[in-house]
Parts: sequence; structure tokens; C-alpha cells
Amino acid sequence: MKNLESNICSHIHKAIVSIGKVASEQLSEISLQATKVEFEGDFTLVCFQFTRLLGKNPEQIGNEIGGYLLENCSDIENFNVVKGFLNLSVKDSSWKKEFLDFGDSEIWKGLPGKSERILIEYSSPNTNKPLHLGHLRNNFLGYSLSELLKFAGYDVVKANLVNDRGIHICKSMVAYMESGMTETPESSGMKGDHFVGKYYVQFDQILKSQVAELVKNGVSEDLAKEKAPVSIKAKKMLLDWESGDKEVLGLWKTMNGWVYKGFEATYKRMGVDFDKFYYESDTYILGKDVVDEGLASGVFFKKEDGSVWIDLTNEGLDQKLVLRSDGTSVYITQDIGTAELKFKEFKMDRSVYVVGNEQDYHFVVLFHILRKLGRSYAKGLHHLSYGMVDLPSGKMKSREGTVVDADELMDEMVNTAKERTSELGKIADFEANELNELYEVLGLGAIKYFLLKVDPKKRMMFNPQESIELNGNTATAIQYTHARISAISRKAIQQGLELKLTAIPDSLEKSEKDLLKHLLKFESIVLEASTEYSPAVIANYLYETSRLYNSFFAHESIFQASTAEKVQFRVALSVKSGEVIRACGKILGIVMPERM
RNA sequence: GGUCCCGUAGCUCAGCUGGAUAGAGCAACUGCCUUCUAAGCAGUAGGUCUUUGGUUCGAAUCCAAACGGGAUCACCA
Repeated sequence: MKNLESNICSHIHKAIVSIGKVASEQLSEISLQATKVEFEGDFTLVCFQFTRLLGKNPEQIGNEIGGYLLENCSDIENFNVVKGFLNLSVKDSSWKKEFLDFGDSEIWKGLPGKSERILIEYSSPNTNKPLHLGHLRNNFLGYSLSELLKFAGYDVVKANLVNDRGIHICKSMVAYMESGMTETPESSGMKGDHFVGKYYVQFDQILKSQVAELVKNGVSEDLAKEKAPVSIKAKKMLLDWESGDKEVLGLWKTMNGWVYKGFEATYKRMGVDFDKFYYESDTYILGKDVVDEGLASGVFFKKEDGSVWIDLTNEGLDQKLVLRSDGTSVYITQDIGTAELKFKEFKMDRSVYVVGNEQDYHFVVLFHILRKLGRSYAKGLHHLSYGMVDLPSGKMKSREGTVVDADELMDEMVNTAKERTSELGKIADFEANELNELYEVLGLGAIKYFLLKVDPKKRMMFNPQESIELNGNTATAIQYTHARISAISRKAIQQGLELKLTAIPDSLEKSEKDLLKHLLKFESIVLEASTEYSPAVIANYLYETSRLYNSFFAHESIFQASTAEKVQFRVALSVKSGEVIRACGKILGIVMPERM
């Protein structure tokens, strides 16, 4: 699309210069839009924008530019002006050339490399409970953003900062100790992360009963929460952990080990991976030297009690603590330190944090701090902030048991895919392992697409009662389109037909032209998605591709086309569509099956 | 209360760098499988784009305010 469209634009530019006798610098960039179906033409130029510059009415302008193009631009066959809109019809030969260039290109292997490295931090789980639906959105977003940027030519590093320490882990540990430490994931047959999560929930139950007891004896609720024996134990355990108590560290390692084993299985099933793991137990001490540096340079200041702050009132924010009065770190201290560590290790040009929007403020502050500290990497920082996944009952709350567990959801969707597949009964000749692989691909694809097609920054709704759809705007329907295309190319190979797009028939059916024009947009869509950090852009484009292909498929017969040339062309068009669908699927982490 | 995000069809979402009659899917209703995969296609119906002002030749899109929903404002992470 690039060549044809930009060529026309540059001619329009010249036309305006020649018509209005204006300096070419006075013109901003010309952009065209696709002509609406109700009108004749391929591209439309909106002429109102030039009325002031040229001192003429839009109709006149349209006619004059149209006339100029007809004479000077070899791509234009005809034009018409409706109100202020100049509709341009492109010659079939120009379209043909454009389509053939596209047929030659191998753009779906990825865009040319850009010597820029981007580090993407995502997932970042707590090690005290299993992953839930919210984590799925985070993981799929982070993974597909990484794939998207890789595809766009960047050097991408995927990092996971595991939150493996803190009071929440101590809670699981305390509850486990209270239970007598008799069972293990092995003995109970539970997945490690679910096993530890069970004790985290148990802690809360013990706490509740102890608080109730204290309240009955006249203690206020707030105080009771603090004074409950398990609360005290958890706090003491955190201190013991920090002072390196052998026993506590031992239990901590054991329990985290169980969780990691569970996470590993879940990550594998989700199809996400990481190049680098950071652990907060290593990084939580970092950042203090940077605070010292900032104090010396005057970016931070110290209050009488010894606490260290940054004043962001000039930025429209308030004062923010960066070091406690006792000299210990807070959350943001660690993040400063971790940012330094990442840069030291990877020298990345950009750094993206895939973190929920409840931390918007935190990242605004963090980025301000790093900028004020004069860090070279500060301009490349970006918070990919995504909205929560809501249930019809409202927010997910682990304590109220209203979470949708990631492992369970994946099981359910794979199962739904299985039921549907056997209902349709098309794959009777599949081996058992092929079948299971297909169910997995369909179930996981459905969840991924469901979560990725929505603009990341928006909150979204998930209704666990109705399982994720398999008809309509879903991964399943897209995967189906791909399977269909694969069937076409199998048959074409059998018949010894050429799969490459090497020739374009003189006249194209509407559905063919629409599909081709849409496929041409692929590169610019990838660029748009990567500059906006939005896999949703890819997902929506992918769906449109699938829809247009299906429409073409339903309207035109491929192997029964009137001429051999048309058969060849339609086969090649199908193959191309399949390539684009697969490329989008790869970016989204959705596998496209050959048969289903 | 301050700050930030969101508000489009009954439901879930596109469209938002201003352009012609606002698009999909689900749900409802009609058609289409003796011919390449009907998990599909074609159609009907469904809209004061939360409201009110402003900017503009032109606003779902930009600006302001109001209303509604959410997040956040800890020496928690």
C-alpha cells in the first residue's frame, strides 16, 4: 500500500503547489482515506482542509486536483467530486503492480531489524497463591507485546520480577506451620502453587476467628487485627527472614520451590516465557545507593526524622517518600534499584512495565524520579497500564473466593473446545494425541483472543457462567478460517499448483479486491500496534482478515474458477491470507491449526 | 476532596492523529450445505455515540463543565 498511496500523495502535494502557487513548506502531510463503499473510487481526499490556503471552494479544489492528477499521475484512472470529497479511482494496472509487489514480499516473517533493545517486564507474580484471570491478562499482554515488538524488528528482552518475599508469603508460611506441616504437594496430590495458596486462605480464616474472639472481649477491630496471635507470628517471621534465620529461610525456600514448580507448569501451558528472572528477595535491598546519590545532588531531601523524600509539587504531584526514617526501603526504592540493575545488565533503549492500572500513580512517580536523577534511559520508560478484568459480581477478590483461577479456566475452555469439536465430528481420523493438542490450541486460543482483543487500558468484563464464545468474533472462528485455507493449499499442492502470487487476473471480484487491499495494510498495522503498545490492534486486524477471507471463500469458487489463471490466483490469495493470519497469530501467541 | 482512567446497539467490544448514511460479534428473526471445512456466508431488526456548552465548513473523535462507573492519593507491595 505504501508505494501506491505515497505516490498519489506526493502528486497531490505537487498539484496543490501548482494550483495555489504556494510554497511546499506551507503544506502539512497529505493523507488519504479509503473511499466509502457508497461512492465510486479507491482513495478519497478531503478538500475542505485546503479552502483557506487556496482561497477556493472545496468543489473547485477537488476538480482542479483531480484534473491535475489525471494528467500527471499515471496511477489515476478517473475521479469524481462529491461535495468536498475528491474520490480517486486507481488504474487496475497500478493495483496489479501493487498486489504483485506484495506477493513477492515476505513481510510476515517480520519487519527489518532496528538496532534498538526493549526490555519488557511482565507477569511478576506473588509466590503465595496461584495465578488468576487478572494474571492471564497480564501474561498474555506482556507476551504478545514482546512478540509484536520482536516482529517489528526490535531486540526484545522478556523479564519477570518475582515477588518472592514479604508479609504475604509469611502468612502462608505461618498457616502451614500452624497446621503442623504434615502434608506436602506430593502427599496431597495438589499443584504446588495451589497447595501454598490454600494455606494463604487458611491464614485469613484463622485471623478472622482470632479477631472475632478478641472483639468479643472488647478489643477494637483494628487493634484486634494487629494483636491476633497469627498476625504477630507473621510479622515476627518477616523480621526473622530479614535477619537470615536458618529455619525460616529453609521453609521459605521449600514453599517457594513448590510454587515455582506450579508456576512453571502454568506458564508452559499458557505458552509464555522469559529471558530473565529477577527476584525481589535479591532486589529489595537495592536502590539505597541511588538515594544517597540523589541526596548529594539535591534531587531528594531529608526530613528531621531521617526519612528521605522527593518533592514533586512542581510536577503537580505531592511529596513522596523514598526511604523510611529507619533507613529501610519502600516499594519505590526497590524499583529505582531494579531499574538501575536492568540497565546495567541489558543497556536497553526502552523499558516497558506491564502492570495493572492501579499502579498508575506509582509509575508516574518512578519515572519522574529517574528523569530527575538524569538517567539516560529515563526517556525510554513506559508503563503499559491495563484495566482489571471484572466479573458480573464486580471485582475479583481472593479473600471472598470470587477469583477465577487460571488453571481451572484453562481446563474448562479446553474442555469446552473438546465438547464442541466432538459435536461437529469432523476429525474422526485424528490420533488421540493430535486431538488433545487441538483441544489445547483451541481452548487456549479462545482465552487469549478474548483477553487480547480489548484495548489494554480498558476494564473488561468476564462472565464465568457463560464460557468464552467459540462463534463469531473469536479465536476459534479465526482458527477455523486458517484450517480452511490449509485445506485449500493441501489440495492445491496435490494438484501440483503454484502457491505463490505471481499473476493477477485482469478483473477482480469485489471480495478479492477487498481482501487484497486489506492484506496490504498488514505492515502499517504492525507499526501502529507497536507504537501504541497494543496487541488489540493486531487482534482486530486479524479478525477482519478472517472475515474478509470467509466472505471471499463463500462467494467465489476456487478450484472451479472459470480460468486456470483465476484458479491459480485464488489459491495464491488463500495462501497469502493464511500467512498473514499465522503471523498475527504468532504475535498474539495463538496457534493456527492445519485441520479442525 | 485532589489526581488519573472509562462511559458507543439489550450484552461484549471496534471506530477516537476531526470528514460523507457510526461498525462487528453475541442474543432475536429469515434464507444458504448432492460442488473447495456451515466453528461459515447472506439478510432483517436494534443507536438522542451519558448530558450540556464551546471550537470548526464539519465533532462519537478536540476543549470545558456536569452526571455515572472505577482506580489512586500509606514510613504496604
